[in-house]
Amino acid sequence: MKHWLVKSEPEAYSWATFVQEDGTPWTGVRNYQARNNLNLMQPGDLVLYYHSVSEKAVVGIAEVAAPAHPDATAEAGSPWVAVPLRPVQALARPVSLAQLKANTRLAELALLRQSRLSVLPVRPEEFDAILAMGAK
DNA sequence: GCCAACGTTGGC
DNA sequence: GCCAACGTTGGC
Repeated sequence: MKHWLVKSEPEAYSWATFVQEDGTPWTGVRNYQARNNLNLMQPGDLVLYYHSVSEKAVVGIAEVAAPAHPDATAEAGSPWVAVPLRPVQALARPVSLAQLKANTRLAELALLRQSRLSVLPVRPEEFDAILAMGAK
């Protein structure tokens, strides 16, 4: 199983909305590297849900519900894909960007190295470390 | 509000 | 194919 992180501005599409809707197809990605990561997702993979810009914190865990399919919000025939995600659970405590940066075990975290990419891989040990930071 | 990073576009 | 201009993202 692989691990990932997706970003969303809470003002655009928040974790609360995501939970309320019991998941959503992750549409709107228009960057090739991010799209490649979407294509690598497999059902059951776990995905950290990160609130960018206003909050800058990991707030929950989602799960890949189905493999990538063409993004219905893109033009027909375009290369863009969407991946159905569903909520698993909120973190007991959000883990802030500052906390991530302060953890030496997360020095290689893709989010910190490539801050503009919206769909990123997370190593298993990084995933575990972040979950531990978000536990009560 | 500013700016760095970085991707895309278009002129040459 | 190069590179300047420009747009977007996201942290500060």
